[in-house]
Amino acid sequence: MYSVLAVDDDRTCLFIMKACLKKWNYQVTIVKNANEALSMLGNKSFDLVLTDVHMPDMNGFELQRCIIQEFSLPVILISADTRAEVMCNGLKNGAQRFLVKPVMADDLKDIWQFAKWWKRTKNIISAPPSQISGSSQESVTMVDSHNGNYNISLYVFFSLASESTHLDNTTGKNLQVRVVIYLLVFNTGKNTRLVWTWDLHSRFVEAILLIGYHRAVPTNILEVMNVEGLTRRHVASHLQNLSYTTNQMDYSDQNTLADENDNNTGNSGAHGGANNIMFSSTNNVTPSSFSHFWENFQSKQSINVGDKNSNYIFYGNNINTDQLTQV
DNA sequence: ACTCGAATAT
DNA sequence: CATATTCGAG
Repeated sequence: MYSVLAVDDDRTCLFIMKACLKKWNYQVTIVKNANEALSMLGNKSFDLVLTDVHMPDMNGFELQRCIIQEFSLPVILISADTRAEVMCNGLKNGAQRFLVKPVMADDLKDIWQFAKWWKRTKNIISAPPSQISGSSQESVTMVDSHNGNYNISLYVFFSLASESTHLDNTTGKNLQVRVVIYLLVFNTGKNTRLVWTWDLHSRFVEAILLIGYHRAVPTNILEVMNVEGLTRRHVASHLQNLSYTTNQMDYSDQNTLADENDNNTGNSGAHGGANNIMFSSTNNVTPSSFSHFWENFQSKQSINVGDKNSNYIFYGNNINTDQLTQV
């Protein structure tokens, strides 16, 4: 059982958070300000800390720095403040995640993974994250393995990072490497299907942020992503998956709104609804990508995707319409 | 080249 | 059944 410390000066938020965490069997301790948090950390051991960003006695960022440096624990920040600087600042300082209030129970279900990951890697020296346009891809290997009926082709790029060790053939030394799975293709016999791995999706999001929305068309994104084997068509489909123009805020299932003429094929919105990758359960949303999209949503800006100007609205599994209209 | 949405695979 | 990816078309 993972032990979590939750910090928030807002009593209501704190109790909601506690209830949500208990739902997923976390052992929860709650405190209402940063000083209490620090003394609590001093006499009890925790796996993870959830903290609000804005508090009276000390702000969440300072607390975060303290926790990471002195107690070496992973921190998840929580705030209603969705300004990009705020979110990015938290991340830059080492927060594992930035959750936007109101926090839903589902948001907290898998946070144990951060605690687990933290324990595994905190003793390993980590290299700076690879740059999207950088030359961190030092070698490419291809692995074929059989998994049931599937023929899985893995194109694996090694980059200096912190996940596991890899024997370097040329020097005979063990290097610290992270295996980044960019291209994972399932060969089912009838056709091949690309899997949007977390790494590939991250690279996709980073590419869009780097290019800027006005130029974020499939061809450009593909070029910046620079992943061998990825096609323009893959990117186009994923981009389409990312945003869906609709006035129907509650369009959350590609099947439910199938109209009568749809002959029950049940997919009037294959690229919309729950398939929306910004909030999909299979593709993690990076806080920076979230903040950009959120900002655009808030200001009702027009995002130029492709050759059309449309108001893109984001919704999906982990967000409800109350959350969208509240701000 | 782009996007939509039907078709198809998981 | 719900969701994810491909693909034919405009």
